[in-house]
This record gives sequence, structure tokens and C-alpha cells, in this order.
Amino acid sequence: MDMATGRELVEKVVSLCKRRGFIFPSSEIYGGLGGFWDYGPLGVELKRNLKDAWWRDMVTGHDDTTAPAGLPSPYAMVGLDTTIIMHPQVWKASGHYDLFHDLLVDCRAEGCKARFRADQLASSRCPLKPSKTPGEHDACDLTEPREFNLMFKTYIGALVDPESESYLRPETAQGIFVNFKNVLATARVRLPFGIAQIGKSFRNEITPRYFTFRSREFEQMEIEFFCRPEESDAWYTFWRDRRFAWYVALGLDSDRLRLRDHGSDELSHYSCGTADIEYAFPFLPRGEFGELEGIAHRGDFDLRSHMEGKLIRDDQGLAVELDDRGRPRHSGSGKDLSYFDEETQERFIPHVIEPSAGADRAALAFLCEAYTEDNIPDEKGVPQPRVVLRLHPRLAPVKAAVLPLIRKEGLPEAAQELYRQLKAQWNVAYDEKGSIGRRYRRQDESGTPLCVTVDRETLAAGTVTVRDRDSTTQIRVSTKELTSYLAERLGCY
RNA sequence: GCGGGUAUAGCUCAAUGGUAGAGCACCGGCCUUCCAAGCCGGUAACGCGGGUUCGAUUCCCGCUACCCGCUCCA
Repeated sequence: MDMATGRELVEKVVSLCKRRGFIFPSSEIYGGLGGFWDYGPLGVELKRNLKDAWWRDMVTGHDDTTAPAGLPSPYAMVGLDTTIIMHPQVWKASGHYDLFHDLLVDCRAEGCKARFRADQLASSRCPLKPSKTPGEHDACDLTEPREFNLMFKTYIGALVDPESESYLRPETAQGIFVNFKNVLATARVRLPFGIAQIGKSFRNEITPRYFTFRSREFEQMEIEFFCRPEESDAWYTFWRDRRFAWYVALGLDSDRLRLRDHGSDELSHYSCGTADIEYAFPFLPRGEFGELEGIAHRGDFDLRSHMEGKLIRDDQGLAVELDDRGRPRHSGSGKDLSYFDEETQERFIPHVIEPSAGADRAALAFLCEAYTEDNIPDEKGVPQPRVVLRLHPRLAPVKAAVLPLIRKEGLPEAAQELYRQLKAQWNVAYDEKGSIGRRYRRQDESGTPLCVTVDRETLAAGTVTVRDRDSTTQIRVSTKELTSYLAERLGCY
């Protein structure tokens, strides 16, 4: 696909999202707000289905009695729902505070426009005159150091003062780490086990862009998987492959999806392995992929940080960062977060594998992947263009539509009766407005997998037609068997 | 943060210094027995704030949002 059609596709997807009520700009009647997006009536169903599928597949549907193929043991999986605002020290110990707070200096000089870290001016080079540091060259026009804050700051309590400063979480993961002991003490889990969480996170992205891809408020689906250090590489590989397969199983199966292992130069200072699941979003430049999920082998970095304090890498590996007086720059909780294995009588700090997914990015990828234009023959056999969202039935906002063929002869009443029946199990729609072809197309644009049409034969013989979204083929099904037929076609969802 | 572009109805577009039309969509009606039919009627817009002007959707300035290219991307 070249750039032009990529952009066309984006415009069509964005337009469809607005037209059908998937995604709206936040606060739109006030002019919108950059980096924030709302989900409309169909969008909220899509996103909920996505999160439900993740939760079902990762947590409640997990079999913790069977070892995955090739792995040393079964594992347990539990969920958690922690707060968006946490103790400010969490972010200092985790490293986010330092990482997300830079004092930056911009050069306003024409032809320069460079940005420097205020604490590194002396070791930086002026782009216009590399023999000098920023500010030394005559043309330099530096701003005062300005705080560059990637975390949203807020105040706890009604009184605004520095003592009450806190932050909206930039990731959900820390809520899991700080509850590690609680889960261990109460959930009857032993290593290896995972803790899953879905929730909102907030980052002051420098450049919100690409529709919902880089938003300032977004939702994450994260797992922190705790295991014995010597088994961590095997579990890392397991999670990397399993998470990739999850997207494929839900329909992200084109060559736009890829799994990419990070090179050693890309790894964070604590990570011994990271892979990204990436999608070639149509709005990205040709050949570029955007991250849907990162699977990181984080070693014992996180639990150690919350025990000892903020860690940095030194010659021996990770060490607590010290201040001028030799004290921890940011102290940890001081609590013991190690694990005691009763069988082996060993005490150690578990290693962590972190599959961290963006729910909004996944929703967007599924929308882009599902958007299809094809041609359907009309009654004269002439191909007519159609827009269809080929969403996986589990993700589709509406599972089926019940349609009376005409608005007469008792067909609406019969269709409504059927609609009420199916409602008990699925999110189904009822529509009697317009011609039958028009209504099929409407459902196609919303991604509804099946349409159930009530006609005279329904009244006479107790059968309906079920029309397939992707192939547009129809078969007759007895109303008695309709529920089980739909269950089979929809995968019980 | 820098530069460029764009902003008119739900969507896609048009016209205009004298407050705006169309197609599609949507709603009501007629018709209609399976893939965007037709007919009648209807709802609905100049992103926000200033300025110039008798009068601004139109010209100018600022803001906001989106798009493109940089910068940034833990």
C-alpha cells in the first residue's frame, strides 16, 4: 500500500468512526481537546468486547492446572484493580519521576530550534557551531529552563500546596507491584503466577497524534507475571508468543501485524529482553509500525525498586542510586518483597515478565484491519460498492440484527418477539427502517456479523434467514434452532 | 516546541462582503417479499474569540482542533 491510499484509508476509517459512533473528539462542542478521544455507542461496545476478551482469555478462562506446552509448570492468574492516584513515592522509586521530569532548554534561534536537557548543557553541542556548547554561540537564543512533565500532576485534598502533589499514573503496572505482597498473602498463589489489570493511564505526550494512537488518556491491559529467575527466559518466550497469537486469533492476521524482538541497543537499562507486537497502521509512514503491546523481561528490577529505592545500572548491574550525601536518591518502601519457596527452602526476588498492551491502540488496529470495501451484486446482478467492518464476532459491537423483511403483515411483531428472545443472550439490534438491502448495508458498516430476517415463511413455517456479513450468503434456520445456530456462528458470545 | 496546510449539515463537498446549496445519511409518510430502488415531506452547518466594515461564512489577527514534515516518544 502506498502513502496515498494509506491516508485515504485513514480518512475513511476516521470518517466511519465518527459517522457510525465509534470514536469522537473529546469535548468536541468546545472545540476538542488534543490527545483525548471519546468512544461512542458502537465504540464503547467494541472496546469493552476487546477488554472482555483479554480478561476472559488471560484471567478468568485460564486453566491453572495444566502446564503450557514446553513449560516447567502450570501457573495461576488473578486480577487486580488499583487506583489511578498512588503514593507519590511509588513514582520516585519506580524511576518514572526522574525519567518524566526534565528541565529542558529550547533554542529559539532561527535554523536551530534545538532542545537540550538543562542539566546537560555543559556537555551538549550547539547544532549551529559544534565547537561551542549551547548558549555560547552568538546566534544562540536559549529559553529559561522549563519543566517538562510527562506525568499529569494533581493535588490530593482541597488545599493546593507542594506537600500534597501527586500524579495520575503513567502506567497501571506499579499498582500491581505495590500489591505483590497482598496478593501473595491472600490469593493462595505460588510462583509462577500472573496478576492482570485493565485501567486508565495518563501521559503528557509531547505530540499527541495519529488519531487515538498517541493519546494523553488511554487504557492499558497489563500483566505482571512473577516467576523463578532461572525459568524467566522460558516464560518470557511463552508470553511473547502467546500474546502475538492472541491478536492473530481475533482477526489481526494480515502482514500488517508483526512481532519484533528489540535489539540490545534498544533495551531499557533493566530489561534482559523485550519484544514489541506492532501493527502497520495506515496513518504511519510507509514501512513503519506502531506498538500495540510490549512484552518485557524486567528481571527483579521492579520489586527491588520498591524494596530498596530507585535503581540505576552500574558496573555490577543494578544498584540503588545515591544522592550527594550517599543516601538513596529516592527510597523504596523498605518492605521485604522477596518470595520464600517452601519446597526448596529458598528465598529470592521473583523475576517479572510484563506483557503490556494498549487497549485503545488495539481497538484502532482492529478497526483499521476490519475496514473493507467490496462489491455486492444488486438485484440486477450489477456490482454495487459496499463498506463492511469485518470484525471478529467476539469484538463486533452488535452480534446480530433482527429485521422484518417488510413493515406489514405482522412481520415487525414477529421480528420483535425474536429480538427480545435473543436480547437475553446477545447484544442484538432491531431495525425496520428502509429497504432490506439498505438495512444489511447499515449493519455491515457497524460490523454486525449476522442478520436475522423475518419473512412470511417465518409465520408459516417457523423459519428465518440468517445472512452472513462477509459473504452475504443466506441460509434458512428454524426459529427453534436459531439460538444454538447463532451461538455456534458467533462462538458462544 | 518549530514550519506548512486545513476548518461550511452526521459524512463528503459547493457557493457567497448582503447570514448558505447539493449528494449521501438521518426522521416521518407512501410504496416495497432479500442486498444502497422510487416518490412526497422534514431535521440539520459557516470551529472559537476579536478586528476592519453599514453589513464578515467570505478580508485581517489571535486561539483551538485535525492533517503533513521536523522535534519528542519513558
